[in-house]
Amino acid sequence: MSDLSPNELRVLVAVAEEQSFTRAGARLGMTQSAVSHAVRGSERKLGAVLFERGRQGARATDAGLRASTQARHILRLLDSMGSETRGAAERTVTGTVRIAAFRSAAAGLLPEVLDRLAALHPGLHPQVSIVRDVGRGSAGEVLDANADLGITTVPPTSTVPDGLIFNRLYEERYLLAAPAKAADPRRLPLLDWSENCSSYTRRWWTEQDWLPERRIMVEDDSVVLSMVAAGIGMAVMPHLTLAAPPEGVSVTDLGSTAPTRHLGYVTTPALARTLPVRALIRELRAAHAR
Amino acid sequence: MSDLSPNELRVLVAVAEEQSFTRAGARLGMTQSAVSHAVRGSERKLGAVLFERGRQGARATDAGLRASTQARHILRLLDSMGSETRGAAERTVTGTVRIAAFRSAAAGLLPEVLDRLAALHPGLHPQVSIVRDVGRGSAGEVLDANADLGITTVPPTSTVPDGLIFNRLYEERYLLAAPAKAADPRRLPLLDWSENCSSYTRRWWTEQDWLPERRIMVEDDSVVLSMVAAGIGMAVMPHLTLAAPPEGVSVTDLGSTAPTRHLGYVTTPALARTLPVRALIRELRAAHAR
DNA sequence: CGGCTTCCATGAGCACCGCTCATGCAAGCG
DNA sequence: CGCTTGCATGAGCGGTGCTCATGGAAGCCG
Repeated sequence: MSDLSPNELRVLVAVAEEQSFTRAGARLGMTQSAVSHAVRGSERKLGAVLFERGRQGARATDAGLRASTQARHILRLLDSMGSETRGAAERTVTGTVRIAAFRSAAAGLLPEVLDRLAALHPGLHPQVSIVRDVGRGSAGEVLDANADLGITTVPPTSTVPDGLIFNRLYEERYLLAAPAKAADPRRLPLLDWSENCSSYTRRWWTEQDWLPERRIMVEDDSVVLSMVAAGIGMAVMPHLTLAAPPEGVSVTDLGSTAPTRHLGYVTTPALARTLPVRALIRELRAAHAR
Repeated sequence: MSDLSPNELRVLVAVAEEQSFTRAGARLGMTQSAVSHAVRGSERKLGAVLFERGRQGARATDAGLRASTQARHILRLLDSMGSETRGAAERTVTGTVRIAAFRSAAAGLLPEVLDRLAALHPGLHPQVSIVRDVGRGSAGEVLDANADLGITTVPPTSTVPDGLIFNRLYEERYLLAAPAKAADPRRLPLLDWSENCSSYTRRWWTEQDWLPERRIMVEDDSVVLSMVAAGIGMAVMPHLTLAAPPEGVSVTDLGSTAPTRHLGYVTTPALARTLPVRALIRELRAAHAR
């Protein structure tokens, strides 16, 4: 009987996040003493020191970090059990599903998906968080148990972190976005943004017989778009970003050799079996089919 | 407090598999009565009937089937927590960590750190990007999510951008770099470079009884170094830049009043809780201790 | 240096939870 | 009908996990 009770899990998470026994206790509505006892008990059960106690509170050790992340995962599953089982009985999908997505997916893809989802499952409450699609991206959110499903562009396949499952949704083309008024958009500077994963478009550029004269780095893809609308330059952007181009932006297909990227989702095996996540995945796939 | 205890989860799994309260109890080493109580409690907590009781035992309902599946997942995670956390120390950290550093840190400090990191965590892939330590510097890279951790010199403390955490690594002395052949290096022009944060050395200069006759601004600290080697001038440079001085450069300590700068790192609170970043920070600290 | 504050640790005491035990009840079966 | 085989239920009890009170270590500050 060496596994931790839900309360102990909650304590671990709270302490890891608050970096203090006292604050964690306050947050959970229990005394500092109870937290201390609980942590001590958890450490004994797990056989590792989970927090370094010091003058300024408690910092998670590596073991503590792992444990608290795992604890978040477990608590999430425990939390979903109620709606999950009730849903099975009543044939409804209820509860919460937390989605992490990068900005353009959230703007271009999710509204439709969430509309359908809301229509089909009134009791399901999706939560969307925006994550920059760089670094660990949305997969990191899923790994840390901050999200149930992440929308992501295809990572180098070697990089799919263990413990996650990844599936492709569809392939997405890049298009040319230029000011509608521009006579020869190719003479305009190219607007690029940091999130634009180089490998997708860079390779394509090397095969082109024209190159932009200037390149302007911009913070964000939405800024790129409004700059295009203002006539400042042109850009090669994924279809999703251009789903609803603003006034004054003309979008041109780049032909069959256009650069593409793959869109997909990540989640955990356990979450992939839950009703809300399954319903969401179904709608993500359906959205593309239409 | 509506989530199930590990014991209740075990009971659900056992009953679902044994299709009998009595046998489930026997398997778990408890009485049939306890099983009955536990199942009843679970059903109340989840708000659904999990088993159909009948003459020939208990059959899981749809809800019960789903609950017991979920329970198996959770128990598996709980079970793995022990080994997972115990092994945290020896376990290899995997993933990617993106480091932004200014040139001399990348050249003088990182090789050693990355060597150690590679030895300890073969599955961890560090990526280094060189950033000029002016303007927002490496903190900007972290802010823009282009890097997970930035090596930086101490900013004016008021300037730590919110959302970032900054920590000092160590204090670094400035040294005098002069051509080895120079009879009196103090007569040579002072080579300065734009990245050289004025405040560190300017104050020191005001306290000196000698002043350089001329001052030459150079693009970059590496250029400064090769110009010193060529006998063009002398320079006051941080220790890191002079870690491996080229032929013909003699390095002199400036004594206890030497100007210093503080080296540190910036990252975000969320990233600071991830294992790759923590492993990196640990090695950064260890590198100095040696 | 000594009081003060701010952390966490620890022991005693108590309440409640979850177990067992004993028993009840329903349904099939000779 | 008893008898068997299943689950349900209430009483009672022990251990777990909480609070309360207190202790100890470590910075901080005049």
